[in-house]
Amino acid sequence: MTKTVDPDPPAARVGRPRSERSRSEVLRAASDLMREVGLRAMTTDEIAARSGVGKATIYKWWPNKYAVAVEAFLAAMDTAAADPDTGSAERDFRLALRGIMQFYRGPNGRVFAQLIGEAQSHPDIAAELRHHLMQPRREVGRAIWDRGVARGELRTDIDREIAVDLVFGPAMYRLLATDAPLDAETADAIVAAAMRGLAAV
Amino acid sequence: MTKTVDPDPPAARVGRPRSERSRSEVLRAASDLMREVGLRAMTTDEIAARSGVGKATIYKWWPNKYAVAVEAFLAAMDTAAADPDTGSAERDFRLALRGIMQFYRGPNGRVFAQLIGEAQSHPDIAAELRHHLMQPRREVGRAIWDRGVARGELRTDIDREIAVDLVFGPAMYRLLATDAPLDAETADAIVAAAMRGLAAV
Amino acid sequence: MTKTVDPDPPAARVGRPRSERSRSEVLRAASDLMREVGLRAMTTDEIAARSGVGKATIYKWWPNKYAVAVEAFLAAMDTAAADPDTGSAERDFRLALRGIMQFYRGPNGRVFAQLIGEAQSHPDIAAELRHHLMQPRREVGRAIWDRGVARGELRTDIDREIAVDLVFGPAMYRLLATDAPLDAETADAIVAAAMRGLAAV
Amino acid sequence: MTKTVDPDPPAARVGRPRSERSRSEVLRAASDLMREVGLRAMTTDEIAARSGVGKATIYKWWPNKYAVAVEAFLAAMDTAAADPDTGSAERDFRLALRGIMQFYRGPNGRVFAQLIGEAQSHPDIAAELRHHLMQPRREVGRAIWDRGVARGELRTDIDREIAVDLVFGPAMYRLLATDAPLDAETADAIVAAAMRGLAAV
DNA sequence: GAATAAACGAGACGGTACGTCTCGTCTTATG
DNA sequence: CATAAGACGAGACGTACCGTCTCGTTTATTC
Repeated sequence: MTKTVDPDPPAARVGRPRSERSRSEVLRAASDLMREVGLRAMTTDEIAARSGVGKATIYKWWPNKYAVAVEAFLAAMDTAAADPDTGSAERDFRLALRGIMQFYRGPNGRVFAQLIGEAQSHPDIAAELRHHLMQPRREVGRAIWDRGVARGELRTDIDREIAVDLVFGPAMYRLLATDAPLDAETADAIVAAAMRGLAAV
Repeated sequence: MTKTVDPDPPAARVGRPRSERSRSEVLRAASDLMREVGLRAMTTDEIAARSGVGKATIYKWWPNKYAVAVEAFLAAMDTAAADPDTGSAERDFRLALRGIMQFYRGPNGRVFAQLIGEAQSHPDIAAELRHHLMQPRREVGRAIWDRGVARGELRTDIDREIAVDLVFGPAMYRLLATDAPLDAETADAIVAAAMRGLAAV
Repeated sequence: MTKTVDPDPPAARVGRPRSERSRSEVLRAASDLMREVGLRAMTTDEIAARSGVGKATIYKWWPNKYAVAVEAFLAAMDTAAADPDTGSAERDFRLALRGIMQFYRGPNGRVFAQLIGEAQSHPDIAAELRHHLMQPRREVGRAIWDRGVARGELRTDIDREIAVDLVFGPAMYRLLATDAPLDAETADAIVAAAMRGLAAV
Repeated sequence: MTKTVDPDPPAARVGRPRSERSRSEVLRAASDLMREVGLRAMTTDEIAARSGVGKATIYKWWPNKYAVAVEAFLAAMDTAAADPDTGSAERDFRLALRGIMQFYRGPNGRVFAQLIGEAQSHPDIAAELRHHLMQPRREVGRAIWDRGVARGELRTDIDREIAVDLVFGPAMYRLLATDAPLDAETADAIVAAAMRGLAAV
């Protein structure tokens, strides 16, 4: 099977084509609104009003405002998580976690937290976030882990997923459930503790 | 001054006193509804209908349905987090994390996740949860840590809060942002990894 | 006949007697409120608050706020309609209608109109008003009529009730359904027209 | 310029046009409800439920249920008051008043009374009723009067408005403030008395 | 260049939950 | 025992947002 039809590109569909301008205006308006009033307070009517796009058009291309929000959020941020690859797993983890903390701390951090929050009641949002946000991040973590194991820097008797959870979990815990700081020093301290362990000797 | 402050007890307030029955019925109805239809789909009208309490009475004592939900949730669960205190910090952490994972896995787990989710848009809910749920849990973690340090089982160069984050953070990360399992084996593996660290030797 | 049984006075009923102060305070508060905010906007709670009387006490002695309003209204106004009896039916009617118009025009006029309005949906209010307000007024009209007939000033082939309607009806018509003036000149014009008739010669 | 101003007709307004079906269903439902349960007991929710129209739509086009009621009432009745014009003012008045009495007596009579009643607390309802109900009726009365004067049947020293009040006032007085009958004989008696006057000779 | 087709903006629509308000009843402690 | 204070159940109110629909218009491909 050599990759079949591919429905869109040469399709040259009849009728008026989808307006790219509308799409981008909707996403921009949603992105702004999320930051200004928050995810919950943002209304579809306001997105429509700000973007100059009809409400029906929004509902034609997105199932609800949360889908718009997720797409707007992903488009607005640099979705590709950078993989440091400095030659040291500890240094890589440090840089990766610092990046995450910085992101959480920034203007998109609260929006992200609200999206994760909304996802607890909307399985489709949850799936979308997991696929486009969490997975890429974890993938970087896994790559760091694998390289460290290959270099003999890391234990081999620990499940890779557990290891990634240990490094990335505390940051989200702090973001969503505490008001503890999310700064670079904290990132470094978490990575240091995770690497060397809590037990004495 | 013999008479201690204590403004209320002998107050013998004038007028009809608040109905304890109404309060408990509201909380019970809310608790049931959260489990049955979820936090978002639960409506104030339905709480009123099920509890036989007037809607105005609900709004008199709680500002909105989320405040009811938080109180109902706290009342419904054994809010006092048990402190194992087995004489070993690792064993204590293991038991504590197993307890948390079991709670997350159970019927209240999803409700809790939805509450944390809602808290991202409602600062007052967030404060309530932090004060009545997160803090007691962390307090147990801190006690375990302090005892372990006193016994010489744990490192002394690690910030206590970081240590608690390392043990409890991954569980919440899994609950809210992944669909990874939340079983006892995972709890044990997380504690083991946290104690011994990720770095080789 | 020296004033008969009258069940209460010597009864020396057991328990705390009804507070006359409460009764009058309720009526005073209701009377004020009706004039200030209107009959519909007046609430039982506000009557209670202003009068310093418990709401339950109000409902103990009156079935609802409209009953309070009727009683307050009757108490506040000089309920006894004066019978002029000048020796001339036309002059009597003129004076009576002038009095009615003046009353309609005054601060109690709008309250009265609102009571009549409310009575359209509350048969008990209607009955109360008819008995204590309309009937005494009509009685004066009937007396004027009878004296005029006896004096030979008035036709004998007209039903007395019709005659009274003809003199008093236009005023209420103006009060309730038009914004035509309610002054003494109008009163005189109505009586003059009613007396002499509309037909030429 | 041949094409006269006429701003609306070819307007071809943008957006979905107002649903005529919704409007008429609301009015029909309100009309039914007023007759069935009365004006006060009729609720906006019930109008919405019966008409299959959203509550928000009702509030979009009418400020409250009374505005709906007035419009429904006017639409349901033959708003154009017929002008008899028989060639005799007395006969014209008789027919007109008979018609009014019949209307008051009928199923719409009580609704009308309740509307007038409500108007005592709602100036906008009052204005609406005056403009669309009272004025047309009075206009007929004025026309009858003018024709009678032209034909020399009626006095010329009586104010036209006073004359109309004299004929139409008693009927409303009876409807709203007494329980006296509203039949054709009464109508005839009133007109007869008004025409010939109350005074002897 | 006319016909066809789809997407578009505007905005009205049915539905539903919200939080507020008033009614008339009740449950206390007080006089 | 009547009272004042005030909490209560019931239920209507008017608002807000959701997601759908119905217009007339615009922008493309197809004949």
